[in-house]
Amino acid sequence: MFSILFVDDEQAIREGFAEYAQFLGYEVTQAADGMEAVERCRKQDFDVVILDIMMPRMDGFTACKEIRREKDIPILMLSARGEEYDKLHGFDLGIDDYVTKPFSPRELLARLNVIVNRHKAAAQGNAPGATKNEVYRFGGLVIDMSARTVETDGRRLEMTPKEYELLFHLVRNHNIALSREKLLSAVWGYDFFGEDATVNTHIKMLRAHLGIYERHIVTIRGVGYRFDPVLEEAIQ
Amino acid sequence: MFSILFVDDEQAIREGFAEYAQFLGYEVTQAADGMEAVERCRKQDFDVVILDIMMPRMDGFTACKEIRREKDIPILMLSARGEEYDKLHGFDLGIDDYVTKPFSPRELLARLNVIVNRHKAAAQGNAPGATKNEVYRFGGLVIDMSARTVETDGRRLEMTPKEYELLFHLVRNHNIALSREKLLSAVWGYDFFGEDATVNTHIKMLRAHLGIYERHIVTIRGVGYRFDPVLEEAIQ
DNA sequence: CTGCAAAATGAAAAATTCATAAAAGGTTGG
DNA sequence: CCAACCTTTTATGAATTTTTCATTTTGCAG
Repeated sequence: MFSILFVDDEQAIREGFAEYAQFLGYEVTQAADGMEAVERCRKQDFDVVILDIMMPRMDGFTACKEIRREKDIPILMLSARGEEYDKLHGFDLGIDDYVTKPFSPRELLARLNVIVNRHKAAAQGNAPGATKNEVYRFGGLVIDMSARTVETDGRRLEMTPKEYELLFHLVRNHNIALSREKLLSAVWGYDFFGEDATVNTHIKMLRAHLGIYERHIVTIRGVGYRFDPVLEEAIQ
Repeated sequence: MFSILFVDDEQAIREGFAEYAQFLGYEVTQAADGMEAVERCRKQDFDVVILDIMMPRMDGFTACKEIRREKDIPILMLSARGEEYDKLHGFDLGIDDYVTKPFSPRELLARLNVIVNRHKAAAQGNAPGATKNEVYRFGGLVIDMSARTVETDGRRLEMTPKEYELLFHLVRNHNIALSREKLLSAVWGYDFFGEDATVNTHIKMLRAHLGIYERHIVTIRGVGYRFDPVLEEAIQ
């Protein structure tokens, strides 16, 4: 059991989660915006902080930076859509985990347990640092998720946020066929009701950027796309 | 697309949501109170149930408990703003999410998508988001359902969507004879009104692709087809 | 062995899918 | 406020896939 600071501007969400977590024996403190969160953190040591991104007065990113400047507390971000998730990586705030809304209280608690324990272990000097270095190499194609860079044969590629996110998601799930629908909800967010054709267009631009490495992105007719680490030609 | 049971005593709210969701292709059934909801659930399998809390005859919590006792369906609760959230110990009843009134149909649908997909993933024993790696091997024939690839002796086969689906369904039900009718409704969908001969043609093309491994697909005269993991010749 | 029904085959017509191009809508930073 | 850029939608055509159907072949019962 540990203490949690839950920061969200929607009272209903705070109450709902607090009720559930308290019932299970966790100690939950609430705050309605980033400003209040920072103040509460100054007064008390929590084991973990849950920060919503969109909040009045002070947003989650700023609050995260502020809290981190003063204390070493694991932080979990709540984000509603892919675009915000996208920013999480861009800011390099060293957040420990994120959960997209709507979340199941059960799942959120499970993740909290993981990051709190990890943090405690790290404090004892046992475990490695918080930010995992996610680098993939496929021949001359190097994809560094944490640095948020993509290189082809040593040349840095300039890509748009959506293209990065799309590529990252394909690469994280390499060798798995992803439907356009799945890609939309994973990269664009659960509440995006756009056309499947949107994916087509972004895939097209992504391929254009990747040059000869575009062949890693395989079209699966009737379904969507898949990232193949190994090129077909190389096999035969 | 999935089927939704929307339970609320206010007809205007039901109609409003139903119209919006149906326009987008969702199948929406309505019920005016908890009692009716429970009855409808007994008659039909819905993919998700939306329950208002305050209703005549039987309130949302009781209905939730009742439905949950009989079936494993994800449930989303509706609560009016200002209504007691401590009542939302509903999480103990295992509700999957809740939304406060007034809600945006768009957001509600987005959340429904999340909990329905989460539930389906859980039913398949997968972690949410993660895709189970379903790989079958029959000698030199390797079928990877998650990558959506088929290999014969290390060589990847190019197949059409229907051929993949047909093969996957036969393999998932290996050793079981499947009638053309069953194959049609499983692979083509329950609402497909085509000829049985359609199956013949696709089986033919599938066999052509499989080469020597075509012998895994056995014709059962007067019935349909069956996938045999072990070849007859190998036994004798 | 024969006849019949079922299944396989081949091929053409119909339907769908996806890449491409281009336009329209939004955002952001100066 | 404008301009540049990013995102999304829409339109189109080529290529592929699916379906249907006529014909041939096969398997089986009598």
